[in-house]
Amino acid sequence: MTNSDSPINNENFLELIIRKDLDNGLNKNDLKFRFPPEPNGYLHIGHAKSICLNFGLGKIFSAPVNLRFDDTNPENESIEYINSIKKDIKWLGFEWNSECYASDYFDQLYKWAINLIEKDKAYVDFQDQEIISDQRGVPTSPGVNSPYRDKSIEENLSQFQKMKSGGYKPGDCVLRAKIDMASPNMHMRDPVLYRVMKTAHHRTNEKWKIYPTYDWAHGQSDFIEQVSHSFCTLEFEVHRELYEWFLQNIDTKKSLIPKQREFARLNLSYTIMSKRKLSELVDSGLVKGWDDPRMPTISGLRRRGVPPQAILNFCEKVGVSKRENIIDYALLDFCTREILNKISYRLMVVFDPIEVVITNYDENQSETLLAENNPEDKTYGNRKISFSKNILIEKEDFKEEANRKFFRLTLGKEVRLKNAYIIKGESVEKDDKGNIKKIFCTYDQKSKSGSGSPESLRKVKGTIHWVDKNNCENISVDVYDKLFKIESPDENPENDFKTFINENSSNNFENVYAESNINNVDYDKYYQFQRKGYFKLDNKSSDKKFIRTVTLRDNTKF
RNA sequence: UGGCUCAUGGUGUAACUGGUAACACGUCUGGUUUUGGUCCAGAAGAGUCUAGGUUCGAGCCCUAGUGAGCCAACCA
Repeated sequence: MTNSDSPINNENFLELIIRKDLDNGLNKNDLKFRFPPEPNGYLHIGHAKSICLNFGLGKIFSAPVNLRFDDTNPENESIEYINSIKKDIKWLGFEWNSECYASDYFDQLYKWAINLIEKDKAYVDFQDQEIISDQRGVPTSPGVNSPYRDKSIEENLSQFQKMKSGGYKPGDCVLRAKIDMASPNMHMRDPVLYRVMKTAHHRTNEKWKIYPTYDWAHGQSDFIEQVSHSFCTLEFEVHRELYEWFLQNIDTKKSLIPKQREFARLNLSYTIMSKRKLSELVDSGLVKGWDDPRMPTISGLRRRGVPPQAILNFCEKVGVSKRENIIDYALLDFCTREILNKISYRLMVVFDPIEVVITNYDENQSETLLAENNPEDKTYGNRKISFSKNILIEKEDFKEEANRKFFRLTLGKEVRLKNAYIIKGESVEKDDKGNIKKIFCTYDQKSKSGSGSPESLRKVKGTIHWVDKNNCENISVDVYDKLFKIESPDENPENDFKTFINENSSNNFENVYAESNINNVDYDKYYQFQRKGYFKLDNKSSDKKFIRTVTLRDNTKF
């Protein structure tokens, strides 16, 4: 099926599988996908890959995509996670077809389990967990059968009913499928279908005393929803045989049988992607919550100021394959900058100020200048900024003398003040220790930005940002660095990933001064502090606190 | 009695029914620029894990190695 005339169609291998199924007779209207998170943590950028993949497929093939919560283990799950997951998916811009819960299928699952017992394909095992584990053997040698494997169907039926009604304590017994204790695939060695758990479920409350395992619930949930393609990560590849065994052995009418296929999960350099480990960071207080700006969570990235489109583009560029991978964090930064450059409002902010006195500027004078809000998009309009005799610039933008590669302010040389005038360094005032306290400059009155005068058009070696000392605001900025010091903190299981945490990953700057337009900033807008980077107001803070999303690309060489 | 999967520049993906390796990030030049940003132009960097085989021709097919990942929760 080729309905595109473009010679190149770089479809990923999953799209190819779907195309092939379509060619082999699968009805296009039967296509359906799903995104199946377990509500036991917040979504991270790795989930975003899966979300983009599944919802993206939905868009490509105009097929529905369900959001299904895999809520089979009430001990780890909560409504807080459900809400955060829904919020994150919406924020990314996707809409699910129906909101489903594995727990909605508990009754059906129970009936199918009874079926299995009736067909002598499941039994209640009363052994300890350790014994069951020992009997399962190791991959290289077969396991042995449980002594409870060959009970009568009637006995199993009544025991299973007793399990359901709460007649047994957790750990007393489990329901197991009767498959093959000698299978080279460990998952086929009589896997557990149900365990006794007397924990209240966030949706079914006290109704169930037994809960299905992932394997027993997942494929059947796909089937109930009539999902055509069930895409999951590589570690579930060995579960596929079981997935298919269940689907063949439950009583189903001639409906569509879902197909499980696997792709490689996303790994990002300098961070971790395991929900368990992220959870550990949160619980131990090493980060301040799931939405800490250093976290690779969707909520962390959102708070940090990464726009949703950047995440979408990132997932697109990352691609889908079956290879182990570690994506360079620089790719995410690139995608972030690419979007932010187009949509952010520019402001001038000085992070480490030093005063410049314009000696030939009238003491009592001040004026209003015009600055572009976004040079990439004129519709963003202009803003007014004030200028006077005393201004603040970055300390690092001045050197008494410097080589030719230093495109900033030096003594005797000219530099342009962004959106204002061309100034020339004349002298400095130092304290007893030789530290520069003030810089004295002269300005060229005719060089006003945008005036079109010959003087304003003069080429100077550099442009620096500044704020009017007499009309600026003190703000607070949080600057975050990578959370880990090494590229793959959890690559070696011998080492605790926490030992690689970058303890200097969070820095606050208080001596920061911004042009007075900072008073008009918005919580849902993105900003660029010129020459400094992209910044976003912290949604968690009521006062004017900014978070640096990412720096600008920097080619400085001196 | 082990099974399954993967292997292409530094990184990530392409290369459709075999035709002589492409795109993106990163790196490095140069140009433009009132952000050392953006933008534009260009360069370096792999001969496709190894060895055989099939073929006129192999990254792609076959065989055998090698390396890596996953599987032995009543987690997902």
